[in-house]
Amino acid sequence: MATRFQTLPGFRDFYPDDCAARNHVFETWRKVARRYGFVEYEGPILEPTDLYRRKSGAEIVNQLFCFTDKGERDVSMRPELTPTLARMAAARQRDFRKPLRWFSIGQFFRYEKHQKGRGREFYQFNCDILGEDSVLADAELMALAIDLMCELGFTRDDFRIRVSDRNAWVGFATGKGLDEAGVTTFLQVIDKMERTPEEKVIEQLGALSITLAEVKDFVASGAEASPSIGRILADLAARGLADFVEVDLGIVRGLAYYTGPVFEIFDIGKGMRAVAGGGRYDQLVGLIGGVEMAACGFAMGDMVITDLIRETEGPAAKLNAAVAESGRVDAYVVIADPEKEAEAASVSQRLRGAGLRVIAPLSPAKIAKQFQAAEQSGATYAVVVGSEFPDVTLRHLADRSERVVALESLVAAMG
RNA sequence: GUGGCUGUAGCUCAGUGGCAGAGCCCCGGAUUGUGAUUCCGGUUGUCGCGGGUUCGAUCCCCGUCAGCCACCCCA
Repeated sequence: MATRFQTLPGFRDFYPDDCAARNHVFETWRKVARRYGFVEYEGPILEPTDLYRRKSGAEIVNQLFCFTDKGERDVSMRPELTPTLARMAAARQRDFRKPLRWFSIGQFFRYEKHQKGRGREFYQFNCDILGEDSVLADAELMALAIDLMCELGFTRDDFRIRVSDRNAWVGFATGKGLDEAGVTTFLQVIDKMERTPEEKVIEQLGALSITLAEVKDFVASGAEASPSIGRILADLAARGLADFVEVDLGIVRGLAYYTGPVFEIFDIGKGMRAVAGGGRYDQLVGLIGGVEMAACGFAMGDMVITDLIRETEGPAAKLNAAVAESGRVDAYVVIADPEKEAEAASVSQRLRGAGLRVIAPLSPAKIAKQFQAAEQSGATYAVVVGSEFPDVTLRHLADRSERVVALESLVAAMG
């Protein structure tokens, strides 16, 4: 017996319906990004492992699909796009007017255990503004992210974008006398605070000479804690998007490289992982590419958002409609007389030349079978090619009405 | 890396210490220029894999692999 092959753990097959669903998400990402004047770019799927070490530290290697290539190079399947973007932007920064508005849709790989909303291979939408200091760039990205969700069919009842500001916390921590290392430790405590037992949090904060009450008071101060958040809220309100936003200083995002406002999108009521996340990272382009460049961006993966779409009525209906449309055909050519095979072929090509989607049988079959196949293909029309040629019979499959039309007027008759 | 649950037909799943099951799907057929429904017929399984207990294991035990879920982590 032949060995049965399976996908590797955490990897996925996309059968046509899954692929159509994926493309629906991709097309929405692309459409909304274009609406904001963003242009699409792409980088290599394989990069030197050092690129990721530089950004994230040596431990990152545990989470990478990495190997030594035949030229003895230490390489990795990309786990994210930001380092590549930083490299690209720095390398040719003089070629582009600032700010850059770039987006990308690509496949990424992380050597992790597969679970809901997370695999070893996934697609991610990345959207970044580079070379712009203004906090309005952060707000622009948040607006774009909200629009993405709305375009997918979500409403204000389905999700929130939670906004925070790392600088507010840095200010808080330095105000308490912490040094740089202390601030980093402190931010990690805040990041995990929600899912850490309270005694443990008190203990961890105590080690930094900070009380839980002080932290809670600060979180409660909300937008007042950060002028940037205030401007972002005002801007989003002006865009009519205020209902989608809430300030949540508990959002810190674990990564050390964020330098300003940060945000995440969460569903309401389903308790899934964050759907999207991002923030400002003004030091990273310099770190990677040696060119100082302000930057902010966010990413959205395909797995959580697709789960959420399928579990939410409106977006699910939209997705299903897109899937149905992707598989729809306009006509099925029925070859009623085997002698008319050549004529049927010319009819098919004529229709395709007019931009219609057409299927014709590839091997002889009884008429009944052909109509059954036509029905199952979801075709709107059956075009019967037989003894009446060069006229053909045009049958509307749904209402079963039919009429004989001349070849020349066939396309018009199908309009 | 840690823990819990699961593993039987292509899919969804029943089932029993003693011959392996249903529904769906798929394929073929029901007087050869028209489809739903219906009717008839058909294909498929080393019961995830390896070992142990037993006269006998798909069932009980151990291991292993895979999947799902949670933790860790989450760029």
